[in-house]
This record gives sequence, structure tokens and C-alpha cells, in this order.
Amino acid sequence: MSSNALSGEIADRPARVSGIDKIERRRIALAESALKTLGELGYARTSLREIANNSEFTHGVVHYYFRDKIDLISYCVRYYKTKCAKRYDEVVETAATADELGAGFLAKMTQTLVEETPMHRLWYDLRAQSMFEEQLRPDVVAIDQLLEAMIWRILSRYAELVGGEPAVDAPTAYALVDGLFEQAVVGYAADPEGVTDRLVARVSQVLPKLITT
Amino acid sequence: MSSNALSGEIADRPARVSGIDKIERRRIALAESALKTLGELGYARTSLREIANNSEFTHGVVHYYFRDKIDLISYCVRYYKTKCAKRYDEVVETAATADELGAGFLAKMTQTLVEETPMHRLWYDLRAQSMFEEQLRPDVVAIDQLLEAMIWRILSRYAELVGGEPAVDAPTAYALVDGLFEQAVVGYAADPEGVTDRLVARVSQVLPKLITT
DNA sequence: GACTTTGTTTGACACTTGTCAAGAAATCTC
DNA sequence: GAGATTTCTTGACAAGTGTCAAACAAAGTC
Repeated sequence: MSSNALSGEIADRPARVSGIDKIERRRIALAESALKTLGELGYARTSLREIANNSEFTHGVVHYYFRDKIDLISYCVRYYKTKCAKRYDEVVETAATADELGAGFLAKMTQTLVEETPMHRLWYDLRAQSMFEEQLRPDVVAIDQLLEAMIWRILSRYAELVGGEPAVDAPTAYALVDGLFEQAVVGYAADPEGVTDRLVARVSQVLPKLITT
Repeated sequence: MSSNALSGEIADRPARVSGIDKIERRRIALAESALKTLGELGYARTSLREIANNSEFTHGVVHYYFRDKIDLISYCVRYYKTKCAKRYDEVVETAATADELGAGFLAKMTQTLVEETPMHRLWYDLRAQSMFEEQLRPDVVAIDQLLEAMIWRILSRYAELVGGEPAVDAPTAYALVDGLFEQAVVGYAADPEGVTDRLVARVSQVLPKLITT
């Protein structure tokens, strides 16, 4: 029962501050290791034991820090979320021209596609799973909103630099760009050859059409 | 071993034509039942026993007609494929004006979203799974191409009726429309309220931008 | 009607899964 | 350093999985 009290939202009165810090550190280490395995195998094929095996911990530890599987996955997703949505912020802030913004965006986009393929695969997997597993939905919705806001920042800044207005609203813009990106992720899993080039070509073809000058 | 010979591509010399017909009929019946369960539970959570339980057959029969689980799923996907890509053909052929085509397309699109939600959920699930399960890839690629061609038929006919040219190539157009549709499918699973209306608004907002007049 | 082929049921197998609990080890507290 | 608390290991459990094979039923063949 003590494990239960610890594993949910931190509602307990912890004895020492350094204690809950250590717990949080362990959870993060577990989550990072779990994310590696999840990205490799996907949600369905990843068991708690597999996660433990690919880490420096035993499978009992996993259950000591997380109530159950969903709790772990959910934690992983929330942890992942904090990293992924700030990817383009620097580009948006530093770019002085529309072309510079477009180029920077595309560069970062292909970079993350190549360097963090497993994470993107996992994300699309989890989003699909959320249609069947209700408990995943809140986290998926939150990330989707984060990504939508991110795309919107890029598009509206792009419009600003080009001296126009976005021609579509935020959800539409996100769905369009996400469609292109998911196509690239799926294609990259099957055969990486030329995928990034095609993605760049398509996005830069579409982006101007989403602006009214 | 006889089951093995039968379950792959039909490479055997069948004794009687009526025999292989009956086999094919059983396989189709199994596939239809399996698709119902798969659409409800998703790929990961669907076991052969669950499929058998939700059908009039026992779990042994499943294995009699299909070599293994992947063989069954693969057959289901190919069977599903034959149904889904012709959905809009009638609209394309009969529509006399661009508006009529657009309206017909949107109507069919929302109709299939609502009436065949489980199938669409399954499709996006399977496409995500194909990133992890290599054996699923050929079928997924085939369906993706079919859908891409379908969207392309609509878009080029639309351009023709409006007296212009498609402004993007087929894969791009497919990715864009698919992004909007997937967003609707995921959103529909979470909360159906107003999803179709938003989908219609977004698609009809985007479609004209994909044409140069 | 006996015999062979085809189809189906049933029960079993080896294995993996999430979950848990009892106890060992490490850490902290005084 | 003794005692209490936290952390971790280990082994077990019940349930569920894909797969298969042997017994049984049905249908077709001569």
C-alpha cells in the first residue's frame, strides 16, 4: 500500500525533500529507459519486464515506482511531452526573414525525424492506441494541443514575416503538417531513402498556400 | 501441413473448384468477424480466441484456415482494402460540377467516418503497427497507395471541373487530406460531438487551395 | 455401406504477461 | 552501532497468449 501511495500523483506528505527528489529522479531514469524500449518495440509489444531488462533495474523496481503499466506509460508520455514541443522555438525567435524561418523549420524537422525516429513512431502509435485505451486519452490530447500550438506559432510568425495572414486556423494547419510528417515517419520506417528530401519538398510546397498575402 | 499449403497464396492444385470456394467463403466469414473484433479492440488487444468467441466458430477453426495470427490479420486487411477504396468512385463519376463533387465527397467522407468508425480506427492502428511489425508493411503500403490514388482521382477531377490544375502531387494531397481525416477519427473516438462539422469545414477550406486556376 | 477426405472440437503445451508479497540489502536516524 | 525506514531482489501467482495435435463429426467417393 505504501507503493500505491507513492506512485500516483504526489499526494503524500513526504518525510524529506531530498527523498521525493530521489524518487522523482528514479522515476525519470525509469521513464527514459522505458521510452527507449517503447520507441523500439511499440506500445503493444513492450512489457514491463522488457523495460526492466533494458535498464539497470529489475522488474520489481518498476512496480515499486509505478502503480501499474498505464501509470508508467502515462508518466513516460508526460515526460516526453516536455521535451518535444519546444523544438522549434529557437528557430521561431531567431529567424529574421520568412525564408530563414522556413529553412530553419525544415532543417529541424528533418533532423528530429532522423535522430528521434523511435520517439515519433511511438507517438503515432500511442495516439492510435488512445482510440482504444481510454486512459491514454488525456495525455494524448494534451500533447496534441501542445504540438498544435507549436505549429501555430511557426505559421503565424511566418505569415508575419511575409506580411500576410494565416489562411487556415490552428487545428487545420496542425492536421495538414502532421499529415505530411506522419507520412514521412511511416515511410521512414519502411525505407529511409529519400524520405527527408520528399518531406522538405512537400512541406515547402504547402506552407505558402496556408498564407494569404 | 495441409493447412499450411492452403493458407498461403493459393499455390496448390485444388481437388475441386467448389472446395476452394467454400474455403474462401469460410475465410471471408472469419475475416469479417475478425474485423469486427479488431475494430472494437484494436490490433494489440485482439487475440485469436477473442475473435473466435465473437464468431460462430471455435478457436481451432481459426488456426485451420489461417497459418497464424499475422496471416489472419493480413488477410483481413487485404479483404478490407477491396471495400474501402471505391467509396468515392460513384461521386467522382456522377458529379457534374465542382461544387457537386465537393459536396458529394464531403458527404461520403463524414458518412464513412460515422458509420465505419471502428474500421478507420483499425486502419490507423494497423498503419502505426506496421512501423514495428515488418510483416504488416506490404499490406499497409498497398492500401496507402490505393487511398492515395483515390484522393488523386477526386482532386484531379475537381481541378478539371473547376478548370484548373492540381497544385500539389498525389502523395502530398493524400497526406494533407489524410491528416485532416485522421484528426477527425481520433477526435471522434474521444468525443464525437461536432467532429464531422469541423471536418467538413476544414476540408472545404483546404481543397480549393490545392488547385491552381 | 465401407473408406477417404475434409472440417471441427477440444484440450493441452509452452510461454509471456501484469501484479504482488516476502524477505534481503541499503540507507537513514538517533 | 542499534533500530527503523526505504529501496530493491527474487520468486511466485493467476490469467491469457499463440500454437498445435489427437479425437471426433461430416461430407464426399467408389
